[in-house]
Amino acid sequence: MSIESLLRERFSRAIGLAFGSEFAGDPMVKPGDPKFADYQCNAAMALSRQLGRPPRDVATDILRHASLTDICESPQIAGPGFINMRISSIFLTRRLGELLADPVAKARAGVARAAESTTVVVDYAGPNIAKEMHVGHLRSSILGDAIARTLAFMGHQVVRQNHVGDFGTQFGMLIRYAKDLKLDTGEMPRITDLDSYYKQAAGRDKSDAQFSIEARQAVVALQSGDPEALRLWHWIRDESRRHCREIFARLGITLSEADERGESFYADRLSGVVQKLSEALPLGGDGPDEETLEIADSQPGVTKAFVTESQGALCVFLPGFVDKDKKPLPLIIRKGDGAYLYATTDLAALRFRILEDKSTPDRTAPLDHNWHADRIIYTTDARQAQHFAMVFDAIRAAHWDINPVTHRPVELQHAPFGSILGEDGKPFKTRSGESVKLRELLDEAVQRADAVVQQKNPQLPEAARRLVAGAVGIGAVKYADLRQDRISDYEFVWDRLLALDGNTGPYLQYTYARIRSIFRKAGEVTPSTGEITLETPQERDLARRIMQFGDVVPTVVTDLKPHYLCTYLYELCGSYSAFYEACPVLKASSPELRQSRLALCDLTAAVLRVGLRDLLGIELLEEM
RNA sequence: GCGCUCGUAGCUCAAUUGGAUAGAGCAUCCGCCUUCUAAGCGGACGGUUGUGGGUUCGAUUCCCGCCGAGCGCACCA
Repeated sequence: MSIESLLRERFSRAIGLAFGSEFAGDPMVKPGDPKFADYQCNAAMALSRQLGRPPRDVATDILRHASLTDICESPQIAGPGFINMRISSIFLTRRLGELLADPVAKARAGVARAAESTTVVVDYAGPNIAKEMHVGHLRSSILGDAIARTLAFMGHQVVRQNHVGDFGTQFGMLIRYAKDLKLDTGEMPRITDLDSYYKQAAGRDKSDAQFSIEARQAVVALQSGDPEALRLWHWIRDESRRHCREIFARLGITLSEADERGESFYADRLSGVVQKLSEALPLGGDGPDEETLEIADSQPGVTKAFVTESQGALCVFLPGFVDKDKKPLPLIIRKGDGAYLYATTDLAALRFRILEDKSTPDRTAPLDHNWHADRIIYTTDARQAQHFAMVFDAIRAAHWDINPVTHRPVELQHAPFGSILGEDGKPFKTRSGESVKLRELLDEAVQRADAVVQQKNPQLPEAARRLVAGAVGIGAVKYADLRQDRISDYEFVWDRLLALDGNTGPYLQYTYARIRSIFRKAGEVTPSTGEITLETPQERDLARRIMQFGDVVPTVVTDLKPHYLCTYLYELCGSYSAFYEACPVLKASSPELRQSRLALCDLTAAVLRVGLRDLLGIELLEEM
């Protein structure tokens, strides 16, 4: 158990003894400002209102009933009622010793498994087929993967899902355009060719009304199993998958083809889903009926979910959603021409993930086990927030969000993120206004990193340099994305993200490389025994920081915010660097001290292995 | 127009969810390499948290009004 949760437990007990168990639930304990405390308990202020007593009195009473002597010496009451604690060195060194001596705990760097293991679906990446992956896919892939990795590490059963766009409207344009091109589908296409076909098709679709109509007809043909359309679809899809595999591998994204269930996977479920939804929700009559949809200004929108046909399309109307004229906004589940669209597919995917089991016919990829998800997370662009809000509400209205095993509502979460902008603050594009291809972006990252490595460490042999450049370049791109709160846009500026100082990927990798260098010189000893002593403020600060790791990791998955972890790792590396400057390790004044400091290095490395490599998916380097 | 998200140091960002004197990096200035990787460390400078109210022991955080930015709002995803 972490120090923080241990303290929380102690305070809960103390509050129960002092004021009764009804006040004892989850008292606030958090790491304090180092100026005042290692940890502080702020429960007294909250309780003072409930008890009608001055907060400092409450704090005094809490302390009178608390048993903390083994953890900290003389806790202090400060300000309005903060209880400040300095963890005793004896306790801190004992905890570090325990971590060091237990190989399992050390490999996890002190991170406990979640009390309850749940099944979590993480839906991320989701590129469109027939297009090269571009910056638009970067954040979803990187953030989603970090979230999936962290959930898995916490002991949850994670189902990664790559919901590729392979059966929608845009595909009709390609099928229609292919007719004009007379493509040879005998040999494998190249992704770059497909990408340009796509652009040309999209251009035609805009300018040529007849083409546009035929493209939409092609979607219907594809979705109803037309063999010619399917043949072309396979031809394009195979190459697109190869391309995605390549990009994911370079980025260290843990998605495999087994995780791929795109729009096409749900194709034969769509009519059934629409049917079932119409049964699950009340029907809104047999016509669009402008009058029933006309809403008084005082209470815009509908009061209750229902399904109805409106202007030829089959729609779900939901409370709380209105358009720009304050009229009810529909969630369209079948278009006027009979084709289905992304809302339908998302509904089908949710049903699949929550309700279906392996007895359900599944011609594409038979399931090896039932999912029955407890939680489903979508990592997509913030612009889709309203779409997911509607889809989730529709699922809830139909009562499809109840897990069939636990009978509890499934936690449906959209983890939205902002856009990647150029230095001018406008969406990141090439000079000619096209979206930046991921392949080229990663090439440039590695190339720029290579130049920096060459300058910083000229004596590094070429093979090693290339390895370092790859890890630094890719790591810098990933870290730049992860370090910032996902909700905000961020500017993609090469010099900023490949900067070697500050909160950047290279800085963290550098810290790890310095630790590894010490161990190489020490002869790769593993300091599993011996006393740890915390002589200097730097050693103490580092020790304290290491012990906080286990409390940080869970917050990443409750809020779906990997930047919490980045901030922590950056601060850990700061503490380590200060320690490194102030405390000679190999030339320590005594063998015991040397051993103790080696142990601190070892534990720091353990945290970086878990945090940087396992959870954020950024490569570590032995030297750089 | 309605809705969502946001506004913090010259610049790029944090702030453990209502906690103490709002923290980092860059930039500027001053120090530290014949000692484990200086891609580093220590220090200085820099703030009316867009703005005006409200809630309370306490507000960057919650509520309301303005100002400004981005995004979304019927058959694209």
